[in-house]
Amino acid sequence: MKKNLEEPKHLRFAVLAADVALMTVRDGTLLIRLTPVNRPPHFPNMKGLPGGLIDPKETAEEAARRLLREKACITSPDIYLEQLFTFSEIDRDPRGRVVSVAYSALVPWGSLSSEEQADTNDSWWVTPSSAHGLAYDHDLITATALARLRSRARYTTILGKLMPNEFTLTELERVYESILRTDLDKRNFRKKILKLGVLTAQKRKREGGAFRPAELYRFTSSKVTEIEIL
Amino acid sequence: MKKNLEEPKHLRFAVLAADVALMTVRDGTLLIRLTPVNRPPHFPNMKGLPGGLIDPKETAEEAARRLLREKACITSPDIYLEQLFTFSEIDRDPRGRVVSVAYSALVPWGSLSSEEQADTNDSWWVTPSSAHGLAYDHDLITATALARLRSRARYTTILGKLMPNEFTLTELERVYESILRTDLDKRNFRKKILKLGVLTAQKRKREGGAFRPAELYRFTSSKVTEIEIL
DNA sequence: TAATCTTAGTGTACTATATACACTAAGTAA
DNA sequence: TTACTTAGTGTATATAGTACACTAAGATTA
Repeated sequence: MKKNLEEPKHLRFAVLAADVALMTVRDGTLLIRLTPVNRPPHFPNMKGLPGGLIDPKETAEEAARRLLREKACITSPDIYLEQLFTFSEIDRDPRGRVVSVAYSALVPWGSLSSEEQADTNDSWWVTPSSAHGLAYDHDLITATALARLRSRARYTTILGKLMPNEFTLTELERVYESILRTDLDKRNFRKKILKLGVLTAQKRKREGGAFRPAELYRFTSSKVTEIEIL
Repeated sequence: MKKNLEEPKHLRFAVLAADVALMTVRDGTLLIRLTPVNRPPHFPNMKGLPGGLIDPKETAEEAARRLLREKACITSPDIYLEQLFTFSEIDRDPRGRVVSVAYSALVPWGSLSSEEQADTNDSWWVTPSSAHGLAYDHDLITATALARLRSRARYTTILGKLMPNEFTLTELERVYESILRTDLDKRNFRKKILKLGVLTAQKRKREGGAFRPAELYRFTSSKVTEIEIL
């Protein structure tokens, strides 16, 4: 029943890659970061997720963080990363056997520098509906990341990772509405989210608005917890 | 900002492995399948999850299925597999860089052959509390698989994958109770699970019992769906 | 400074779901 | 036929979800 494991090792290796679906929300709109992919003959002048090969001396997550820096021009060090899925289809890269460990990454728009917010030739933000026709299997990775985000939004506090340190309840509600693609009742949303006990009210109020200032809140814990939200 | 990708490919590879946490429930007790690991000097005469290297011509999932056959003596072809996590710690295998794609696998005890149910020197069943001190990072993989199973039991129909084709409501309740480690109210459990509409009553009843026969049910769909259960 | 503009913030009545709880029904075995 | 064991059911109460509309607060401008 047991098979001899001492087959030639050179037959048993793979090139390992990491790909990252970096997402943020700007003005209630979900955005994904894309970069150019130019790999003729299969992927000439195309777009894709920031990704690349994993180095022998780094973990997959370390590679994902490095690739966010190198490919997505994201220099902020504390991006929230979650391992998504490992894609190992034999032909997913036509140039050879490349297995990709995919990550989703979430960052509050407001905590990005102006360089990180900017669209350049090296990387830019698009809405998910514009993120089709990507190189490799990046359409699939994108769809997986979106589905996972929407699923986890229902029973975890993951959307806190899309919020700045301090935010108003209306801002939080807008993010939930944009991810879940639904309209929420303002009063019921507030009752529910406050009853969960995951938010702490701040002393300060949102300044600079043209109208009545709103109370500011923050997530009490930086951990994503499994409380049912919606 | 972009880095040259044309670094020597020979610097960028890893050996890819797959490991499987195969779980079942026998008499209301969760069991995990272990196999011997004998890899001196680091892992002499130890135990571990069924696992091994991925071949160049197979996906990670195909490797997981093959390894269930070769290492865990599981010949049933339709074992439910779910990709769990990819472990890429640099030193997780002291012999070299081995990245492991871990899977959890669920199988109903009753659908196993007597050979698959049996404990042999090649593979055997243990309770999770006995599955400590495993080789490599298999303690971590085991803990991850258990946590994921318990989490998913709360908001999906995944425990259907631990049930035989036909089962009684009491049998289903026992499985929920053993996974969630809690006592459930018989009437409330029945109301809830029946209202979900995921079960279909069968004409037949459980035969051979010494007492009143129970109605048999089956899961209407073979898909694991995201309905909140408990 | 009063009027206007815009977003912030709140409560209640109703419906649906969750929970706690105990007896009768059906078959087997002696 | 009696005893045994598991199957199967209902109701009252508490909790949570839902639908819905007005007042409050500050900034702007006429």
